[in-house]
Amino acid sequence: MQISNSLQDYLKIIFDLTKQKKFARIKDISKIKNVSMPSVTEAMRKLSKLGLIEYHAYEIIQLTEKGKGLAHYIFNIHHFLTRFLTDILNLKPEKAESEACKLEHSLDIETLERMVLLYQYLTSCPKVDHSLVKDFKECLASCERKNKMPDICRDCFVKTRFPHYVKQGTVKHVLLKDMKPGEKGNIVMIGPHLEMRKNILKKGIFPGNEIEMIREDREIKSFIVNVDGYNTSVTSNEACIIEVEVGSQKEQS
Amino acid sequence: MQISNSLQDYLKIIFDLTKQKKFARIKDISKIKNVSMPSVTEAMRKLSKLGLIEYHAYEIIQLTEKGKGLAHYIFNIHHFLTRFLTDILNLKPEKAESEACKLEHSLDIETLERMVLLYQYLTSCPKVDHSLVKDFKECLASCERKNKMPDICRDCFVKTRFPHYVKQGTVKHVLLKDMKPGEKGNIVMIGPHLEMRKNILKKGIFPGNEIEMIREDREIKSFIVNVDGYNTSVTSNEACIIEVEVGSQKEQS
DNA sequence: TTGAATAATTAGGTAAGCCTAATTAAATTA
DNA sequence: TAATTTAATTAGGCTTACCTAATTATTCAA
Repeated sequence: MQISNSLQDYLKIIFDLTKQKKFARIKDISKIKNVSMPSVTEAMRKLSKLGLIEYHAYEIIQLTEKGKGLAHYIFNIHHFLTRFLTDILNLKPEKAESEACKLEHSLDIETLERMVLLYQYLTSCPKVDHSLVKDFKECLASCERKNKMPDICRDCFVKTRFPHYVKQGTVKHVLLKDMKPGEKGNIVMIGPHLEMRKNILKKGIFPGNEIEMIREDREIKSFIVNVDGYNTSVTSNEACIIEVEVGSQKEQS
Repeated sequence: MQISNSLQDYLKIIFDLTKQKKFARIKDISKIKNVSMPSVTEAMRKLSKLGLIEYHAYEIIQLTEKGKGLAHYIFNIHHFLTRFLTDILNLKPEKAESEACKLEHSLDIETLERMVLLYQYLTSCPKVDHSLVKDFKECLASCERKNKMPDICRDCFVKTRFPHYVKQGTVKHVLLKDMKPGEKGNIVMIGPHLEMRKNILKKGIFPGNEIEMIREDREIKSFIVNVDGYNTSVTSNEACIIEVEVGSQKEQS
């Protein structure tokens, strides 16, 4: 059954309401979804036509068996995604809730299936070092608290600060700030400092991008760089937490 | 700048086209986005009004500096998400591509930021056992190839098959098939068998859900269970790969 | 049991994002 | 350079999902 995102939301809200109160009313739905009552009425008629709810004008709203099945499915996807976002990515509950709302409509069952496996893998698999997820979450939490690079991650990052740290033969990792004009490479990591990370991402700089150092502009304390064909600037501080993999296979113009 | 998903898509397509051909035409955009040419014309007028592209009737389309910046950002989010979906979740490239398209519009910068950190953590952090992601991917790939539980995961799963495997004092893990009517618990893991996993998820059964065994129906070789208040059925085979955490804190009615 | 308050619906409108059919502009080629 | 083909635009429509203002049901309380 293919129904629009909006109708899915209505169904989910009705499911939630009927669990608590045994029935749903137009007014409550309107309040929760933050739309006007006429909008709800209209949506109810559509859901009723689709055989998902039992609804007649001025009467209370209840799910049909078919509606219950679909709502249950949608609700549980939402529930799982919320768990993933809080348990793995350590988002705050309200934030996770709203992000899950947006995600639940777009994900294919196949992707979802893999996310479930990843979730289980990280939280349950006996092979996975349990400190892994704990460390990762602690890192995120720490970023947030102190708004600077957390101790727990400094170890990881420090390893990349040896400019000649060799990974496999000819590939070396350097910090963006140490790159010479014309030097190119692929971004492998952006340090965990929360605010700086956000700002770097907002400039369209992600791990995996190809980056070329154009020049340093000391006036504005920034580096001018070219990221996948687009010029942008990075502050000197930001350039200290961007790690680039400079390989010998790339020609350095 | 807040623009609609559809306009973001147009911008991304123009960015991509201008990288290859130095300009974009209505016809090409229409073909890529799979919409009619008049729809493209209309969208171009909107983008032009927003100052994101340089466009006059019958002329070629080019991004303004402002448009380039935004397109670059959108494009790189897409690029990163594709990498996450292929490198971590091991989706096929085409699938990852199309899923990234859907995801890129819904994710908040904060969630994205954490996904980037998780990606880096799993692929680069020296603390993370490198075999972890490799194993996880191998597991996924193996599921797909043989469509049965892969050897690499059987070890994990087997541990849960000891019905009295005790985790922390009073909590024990059992398989759904071994639960008695009236017994309740929380789903902690669904075995890796690909097709069965998908079918279980489609029934709205996810890790984290509360599940209660109602009864076994030998006629249809299924178990009737209640998942978070909703009754559904699970085949005997499926019940063999659903692991439930049965705690003493839950009363068993 | 009848008013007042609350809840729900009609009626009529808007915006985004599509569409088809018809027309016009630009490019190509004979 | 005129005819033909290709590309782009107008014009007019549709659907979804909203909205406000006005009206009608229902419920509650005096």
